[in-house]
Amino acid sequence: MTAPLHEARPSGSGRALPDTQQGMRRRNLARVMHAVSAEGSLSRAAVASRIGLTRAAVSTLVDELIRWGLLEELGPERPGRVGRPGSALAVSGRGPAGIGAEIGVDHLAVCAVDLRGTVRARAVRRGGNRDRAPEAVAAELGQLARRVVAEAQREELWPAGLAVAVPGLVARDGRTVVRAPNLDWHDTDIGALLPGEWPLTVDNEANYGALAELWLGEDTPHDFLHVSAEIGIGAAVVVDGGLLRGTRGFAGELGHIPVRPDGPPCPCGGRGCLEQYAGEEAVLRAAGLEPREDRVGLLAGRAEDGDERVRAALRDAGAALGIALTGAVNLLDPETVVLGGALASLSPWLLPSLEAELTGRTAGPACPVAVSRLGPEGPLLGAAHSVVRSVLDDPAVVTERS
Amino acid sequence: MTAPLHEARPSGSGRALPDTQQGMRRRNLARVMHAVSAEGSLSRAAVASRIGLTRAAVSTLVDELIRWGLLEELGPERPGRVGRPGSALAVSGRGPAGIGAEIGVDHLAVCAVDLRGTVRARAVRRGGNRDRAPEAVAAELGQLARRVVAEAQREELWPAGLAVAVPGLVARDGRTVVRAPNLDWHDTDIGALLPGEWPLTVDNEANYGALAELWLGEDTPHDFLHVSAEIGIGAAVVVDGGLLRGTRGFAGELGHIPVRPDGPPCPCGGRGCLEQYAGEEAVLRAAGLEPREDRVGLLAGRAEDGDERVRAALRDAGAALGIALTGAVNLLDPETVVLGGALASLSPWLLPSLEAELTGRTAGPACPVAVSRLGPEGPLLGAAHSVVRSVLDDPAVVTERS
DNA sequence: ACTATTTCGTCATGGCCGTTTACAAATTAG
DNA sequence: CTAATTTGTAAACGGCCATGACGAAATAGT
Repeated sequence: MTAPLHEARPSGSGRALPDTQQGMRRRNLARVMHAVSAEGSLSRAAVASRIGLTRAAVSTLVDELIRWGLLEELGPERPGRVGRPGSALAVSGRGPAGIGAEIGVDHLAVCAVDLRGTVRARAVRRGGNRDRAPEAVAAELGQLARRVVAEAQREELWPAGLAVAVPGLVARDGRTVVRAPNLDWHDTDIGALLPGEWPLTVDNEANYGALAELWLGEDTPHDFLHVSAEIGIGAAVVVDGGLLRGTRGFAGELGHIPVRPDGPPCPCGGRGCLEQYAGEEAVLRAAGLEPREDRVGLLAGRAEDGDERVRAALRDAGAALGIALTGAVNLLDPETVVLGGALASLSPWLLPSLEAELTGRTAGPACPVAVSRLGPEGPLLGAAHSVVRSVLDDPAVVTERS
Repeated sequence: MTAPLHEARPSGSGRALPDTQQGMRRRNLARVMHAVSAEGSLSRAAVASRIGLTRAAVSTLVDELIRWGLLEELGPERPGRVGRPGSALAVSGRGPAGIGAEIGVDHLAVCAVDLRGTVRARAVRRGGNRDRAPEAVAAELGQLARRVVAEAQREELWPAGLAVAVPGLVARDGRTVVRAPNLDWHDTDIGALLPGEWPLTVDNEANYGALAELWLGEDTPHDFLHVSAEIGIGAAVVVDGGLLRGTRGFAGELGHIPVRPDGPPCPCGGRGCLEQYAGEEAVLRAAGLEPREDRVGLLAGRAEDGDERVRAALRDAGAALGIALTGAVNLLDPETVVLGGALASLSPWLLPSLEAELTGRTAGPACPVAVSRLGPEGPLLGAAHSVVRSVLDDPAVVTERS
């Protein structure tokens, strides 16, 4: 007989429901929603066997979810097997929607995603936000959000919450931007500046990017490290299907891992941080290029054209990334490392040196490195889906909100 | 209104009970045990208000736990407040016990801990295990364990499980020692060689040390990094009160974080790994000492005596540790770093340079570094307590086992 | 000393919820 | 066309926690 190992014990996505009969009911409602959502379409009997309840119990749960408008009956399944065919259930395409928003350095974006995961409305505004006052940015984002919500409402959707991705460190309260160097924001309670009509969450864009990868990626494992870069280098650590946030919410600060302890000084106070080698500024400088609008596109274009100086800069950046990731992989033992954001676009020139360092420094098989296929949409989609997940995680909330 | 952030979602310490009335009951039994265990002594009413159930419900739960011999009634509390005094409940000092064992490089140890957390029996055998066959070591450990169990049984305790700490990497199956360099074991199914009478778990000594710190330390937070060293340097990552294990169970390999990417080659394949600067062998070499029996005591003694070469070696090791920990802290944002095992004994000479690196490389307040007060007993106690916790986590198991 | 108040533990009742059992409906296999 | 299989529902059942009431045991106030 083998006893279980003690494991990390997260507190449940969403809040922890009390262990009373009502809480049990709510959790089982959630399990039904998750089961149907994961398969797209499922009969009551299939749900029952999947979540370990009886068909009778699932029937009453499904009845309730249909009454709330969260599930719909699609009609009888085409039978391939013996026996009476089941009646297909699917998550409703109307009702609650997740509103995702992104504050980027060069743009604002908002989208609405229904419970099925389909994007139903979106709006984008190009234009730099560097050094703009948070109030102005928030006001503009609020306008965009209201426009998207109005569009969604025309399709019988109502906003279940607003999730905002920002390029910076967010406190664990989910409202305060502690530091966003690229926007020059410090300790900004962005939550107070945004529309208050809907439940609000603010989080780091790297975290939302990782969640998008987790939920939308095809073969994304439950444990991985998601690395992205806009100007700084951020990472998100996903453990057992959930984000590792750290005590203050600052986990994943890959950019300031020491790569060469005696290297050039970094604004953070350290020396030889990863950002000094693989940060956007450092790479542009090494490549002999001036910062301008589309910096990533510029780098990719020049590298594509065979500019040897640019390629060398990216090669060096990849090597530095590889060294930092070796440390991270040793510490976390993730199933894969995923490169997202700008790193995904530049991966053809980063990967060789990155992987060389990583495999060269690892005994046994090295941790595989994958490139995100979600592209720059990741954080926005992750934000919107995080709201959708919160509804799937506790469907009963729709009875409390209108 | 603020919505919750998405968080790491561990699957519950112990197994996840199904969401049915029986599962609910079992979870509530566990919550009662944990409440009483945490306070030492508690009335039914106090338990009720603490875990959010009614007094009536708690009464029936307590009745059952008393019937099983897991709780006992201590009699009326001395009243300080108005109202009828409650009847004090305490965890039973008889019944199930956790058997912890440790395979060290230079010793074997076994102990029995009752549900209250008191060590009730122990046995130690000194003598090196380097390069001994796993079969011989396991046989000897089995004898020791049987002796301890016999002694415990004389005090009306019965073994609820055996947890074994080993100085090496353990696979997630909780039985196989993948690599234990100090013992020269490779892919050894130690579970098959140990007594099979009790539920068995095998884990890394660093992990058990961290759990001991978590459960027995006084102000230990829920999120911390526990660093220990015997010959290699291991760390355990505790997130939200649970261990982060990694995909293969290899998380926490601090020893092979690159400190100086162009440094001396390491057997792992890398260059400049932490172990090359702060590993026991490296430190002894830098200190100009020969490896012998009590290596840590030797170092501490010489440093105490003012041997400048030894002090310099420890200073350099501390600095290397500081660099590696800077990376780890940036990645994980723990509440504290705890130095355990040999590092605790050597901390007076390691800490200054370690903290200098750590604070010097951190913007804002640096992560505090604490020293474990559990000493070399940590892993053994952690192992035994892990079995105790498994009973507290699901008290109903006692009805299944005799 | 006596009463009012507070708190504790228990009991009876009730409601909620998943299970069990049974059955009709709808399909395939032979 | 019958037997076997599977689905969904309904009714009875049992487990579990909440509610409300009550006696017991302490304090506070007069």
